[in-house]
Amino acid sequence: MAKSAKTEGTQNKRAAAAALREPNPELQQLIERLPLWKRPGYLIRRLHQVHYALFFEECEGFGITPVQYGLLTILSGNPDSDQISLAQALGIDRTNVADVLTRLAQRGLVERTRSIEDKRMVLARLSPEGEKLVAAMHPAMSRAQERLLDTLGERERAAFLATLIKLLEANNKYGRAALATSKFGD
Amino acid sequence: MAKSAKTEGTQNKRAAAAALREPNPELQQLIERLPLWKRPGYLIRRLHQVHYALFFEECEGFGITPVQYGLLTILSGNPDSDQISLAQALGIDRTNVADVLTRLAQRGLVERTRSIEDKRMVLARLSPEGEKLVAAMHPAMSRAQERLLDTLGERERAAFLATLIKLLEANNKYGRAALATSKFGD
DNA sequence: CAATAAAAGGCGGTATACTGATGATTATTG
DNA sequence: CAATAATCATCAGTATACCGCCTTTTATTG
Repeated sequence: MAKSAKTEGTQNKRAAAAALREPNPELQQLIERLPLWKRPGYLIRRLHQVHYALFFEECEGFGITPVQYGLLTILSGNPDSDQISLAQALGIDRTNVADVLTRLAQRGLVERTRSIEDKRMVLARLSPEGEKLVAAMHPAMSRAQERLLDTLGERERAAFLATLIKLLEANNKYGRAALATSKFGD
Repeated sequence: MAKSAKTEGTQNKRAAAAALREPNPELQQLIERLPLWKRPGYLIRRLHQVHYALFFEECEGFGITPVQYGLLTILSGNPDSDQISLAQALGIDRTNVADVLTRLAQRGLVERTRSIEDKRMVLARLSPEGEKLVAAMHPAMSRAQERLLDTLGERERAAFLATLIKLLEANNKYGRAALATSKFGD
């Protein structure tokens, strides 16, 4: 890579700045054995961000995040769930569930009550407005999911989803966000 | 699903609580058309979390997050980069780069200086301690990456990585975190 | 060359996501 | 049945990750 100095003007200023120092050769060699784009963790993080961007593009106006819609989805089928059950069903931390529920409750989409049988528990359920929103937003959410894998053929898409599920089942034990039971068998 | 009342004792209390209300049938039907575990965005979010957990398990003691190591990796090969270049190389937001750099600088792993040529730019490079850490941590980071796909056979692993890269290239345009140029061609 | 546009970074705000500690309630056990 | 243990929620703290607005500096243009 030849440096064409600053004769090129603006475009090369950044490149020139980045080349002020020579990289450490030993480090360079080490890093090249496993560059960013060969690290599955890095690729997955990027794809996760892409999904967020697609989700917001499709669901603009609803003001609901992917995690919030996931929680609303679970509440749709499991009214009056406690926070730990929700955490295990959604695969996020229990403290995080409380945060998300607080925001959803502030917007009137979710109602929370103390359980009478076990006063430690706080039970959450959808409000009528919450149910309406889940139904109204579903098509947009679906479109975001579809667009993410749009570029794949039928077989590659199926293989990709199968591998994702396989990896999650194999690693379900990690972190406070482990699912209670495998929901992937159905 | 028959409720076995509270004769079962502790185990069923949570289930009983969750079944206090009957789910809305129409909503139920809608949600079952695309349950959580069939949503690629959801699966990817979960796998992302699994990677974080594996990374922390392998890299315990270093006190470095996946994103921080990604940034250090880029600095290894590109000393004196500005923050926007780093953001585009790593695929994260530029304000986020500044946050991460601040923490790395506080720990003495990174040094920042104002560019002389362009006084708007802040250039970052590894300190000697930073270089040592990148080298020392590399094996642990590699193990985390390997463990994530450990359960896959050779062919499935290659196919999975290829699909990930394909999806990222197809969707690179989304969000403030878009990569400057495709680094996936090498 | 002065007025305007563009670029870089900083700041404030919001939303995940997790750890560790604490307090209230319930369950277990000696 | 009282002491202990387990469970559930909450709080404080840290680290991503992004948006929009602002100031400073550089580039463009009439």
